Amino acid sequence: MTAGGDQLMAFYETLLAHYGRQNWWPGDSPFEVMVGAVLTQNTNWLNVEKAITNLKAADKLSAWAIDALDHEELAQLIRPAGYFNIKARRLKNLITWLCQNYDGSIEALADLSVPRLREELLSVNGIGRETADSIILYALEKPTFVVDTYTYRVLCRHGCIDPESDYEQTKDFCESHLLQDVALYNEFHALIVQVGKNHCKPRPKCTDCPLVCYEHTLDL
DNA sequence: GACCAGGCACATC
DNA sequence: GATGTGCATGGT
Repeated sequence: MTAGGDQLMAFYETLLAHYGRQNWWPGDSPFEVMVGAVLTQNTNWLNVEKAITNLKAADKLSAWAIDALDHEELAQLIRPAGYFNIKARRLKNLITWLCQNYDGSIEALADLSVPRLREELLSVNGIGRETADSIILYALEKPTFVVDTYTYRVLCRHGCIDPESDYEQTKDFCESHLLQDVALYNEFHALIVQVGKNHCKPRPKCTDCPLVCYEHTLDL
């Protein structure tokens, strides 16, 4: 275990002691978690909940029900989550993939390996790395570390990762310094989001400032 | 009224 | 390959 690894576990212990268990991901079923993963892209979770409530109220929170909806109907139901046109398309792409390849059953994905799942999910237009990893970890409960803006920002500001690190490098750093454990990955990501929301706000770039602060020149 | 939120794909250089 | 931009609602 390297110093970086020790530091990472120390962060985890500190955050867990301070915030307690986060009980992620909020959702009544793996399918709901998967839908939420798409709807929460660059969006406050409160708005996602409204959209999910709409889907439930309309009795459309299932693969085949969403598959049967046309674009306009789906877009209106998920409207509160923002970006509703593009998210309706992305959700449709994901559901179509699930229906065509796995009979609309998220349970059918359980037998696939994490690398295979990742590869397949990433092949769906609209499913990027974070969304794919969120689905694998939180809906399918398989070990893959979810990296998001907060993860990058928090680890960057604490000098754990190079500011030039991309998604995969950040993910590799976390996974290589932590035991491969679904519960740990689950809780850690949720805790990072919590501390990020409260203490790691984005900072503006100030490239023209004569007192150039390196951190401020980065889009953290 | 400005800023931000649990990203992603695509156009352009 | 890096950088910029569109997508949109709702809370603070």
